[in-house]
Amino acid sequence: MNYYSLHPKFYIAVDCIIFGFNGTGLDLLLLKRNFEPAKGEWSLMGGFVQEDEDIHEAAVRVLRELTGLDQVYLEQIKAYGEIDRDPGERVISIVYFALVNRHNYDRQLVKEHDAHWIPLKERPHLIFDHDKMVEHAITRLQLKSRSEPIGVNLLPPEFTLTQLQKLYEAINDRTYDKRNFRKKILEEGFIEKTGNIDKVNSRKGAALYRFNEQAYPELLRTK
Amino acid sequence: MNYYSLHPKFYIAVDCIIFGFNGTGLDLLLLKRNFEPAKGEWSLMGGFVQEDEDIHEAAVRVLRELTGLDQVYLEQIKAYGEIDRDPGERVISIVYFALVNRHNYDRQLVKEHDAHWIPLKERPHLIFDHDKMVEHAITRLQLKSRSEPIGVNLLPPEFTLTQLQKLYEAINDRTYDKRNFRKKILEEGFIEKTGNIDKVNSRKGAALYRFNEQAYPELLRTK
DNA sequence: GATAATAAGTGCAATTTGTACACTTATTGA
DNA sequence: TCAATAAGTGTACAAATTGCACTTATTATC
Repeated sequence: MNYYSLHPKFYIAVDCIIFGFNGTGLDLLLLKRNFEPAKGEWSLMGGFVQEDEDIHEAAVRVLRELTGLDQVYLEQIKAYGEIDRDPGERVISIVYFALVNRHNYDRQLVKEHDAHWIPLKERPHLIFDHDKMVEHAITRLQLKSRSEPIGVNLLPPEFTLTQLQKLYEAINDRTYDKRNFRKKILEEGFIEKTGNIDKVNSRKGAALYRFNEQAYPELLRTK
Repeated sequence: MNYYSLHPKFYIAVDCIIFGFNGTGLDLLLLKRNFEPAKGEWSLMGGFVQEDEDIHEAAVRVLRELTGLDQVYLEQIKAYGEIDRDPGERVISIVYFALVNRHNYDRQLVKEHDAHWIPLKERPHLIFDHDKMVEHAITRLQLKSRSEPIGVNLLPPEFTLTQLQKLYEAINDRTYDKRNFRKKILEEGFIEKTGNIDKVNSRKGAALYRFNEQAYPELLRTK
């Protein structure tokens, strides 16, 4: 019997809000719960923290279990700890958001989990307090997009300025003027031309850019 | 045996970063731990979440136990969950910051806990990962001060513009031009003159202001 | 009661940043 | 060769931010 053992213990979940970009809008990777409570309803991907895991590691594992991806941008939002938030048991959930490239995840794993990419704007009602979590995540993502380069985790390695603009428009749910957007982004200096030309989306062809990792090595790190 | 019981449970602490304003700089309310591990070292005020408590309620309780205050601004920062962050046991800590008026807390309670107001800039090294928590809280407070009125919880009910400016300077660790500061704050419209004059700090006397609660009722709520 | 000391209070000009806006260009498919 | 498409580019105006210095009201002191 020590100081700690006077106190109760709790199940700790991590729930992941997984954002992807489909070229026009943001998607969420959501799944249909295949267990009680709330079986059959839509929810975020989650899992329980284990004894030998850092909570961030748990979030990485949960994300890997669903997508097969290892090097994903993951950032903690906050902990949700209302007593009855999970009707099955008292569970405190620590929520992360992930930025995932829609092109190279493991489709088989996603299928096995009965998970689906769903446009953010058409998302169904989610179980428990997951709707609140998603709203919080959107706000955080918007804030983030105003203060630091975003997109390296959501776009392919090479992308056009039009794609980048569409991403910012999707995140902030507004349009930007093309000339002003380009001026601002290029002045900031975190992307550079690759020299390659994208001919898929236009007849004229568009210059392809990449994120400048020397200037912003921290962009890629999961933290 | 159900779905949940396959998983481990954890002690959950809440740790509170308690900011006060001494007229010139920010202070932290810190205490000397009177139990092992790390007995005698400086730490944040903390406590364990109980079965019948929301985590936010737990933070409110912990703060009340130390300061006697009930209506305090409290905002969650994030959860810290490294495996060995507490050398005694695996404890996941959910961190809150509080904004407290230095004038009306319960001095007796604070004394009993061997807690002390210490200028932020002269703070000692804290136990475990508490230094990291404090740094994170300062960043959050700075961000907050740029996007919304701050100070209602840190200043007396009536205050001068000079006091408010000193508070912003303390939070953001820089100086502001007096004329520009006043223009900006008054344009924002969240404070109003009370009609009273403060004669304590100057011979000429300075107009006293209050936060306009009709316009910003949410300022006072703990959330 | 004149004077010195103190903090309060006030305005304008220059710079920087953000916003609004429309045409030309290169290429391909018809 | 012509029509259609998306890429790419500059300038003027408005708004926000920054830098800067003197006057005023009052009290304590001589």
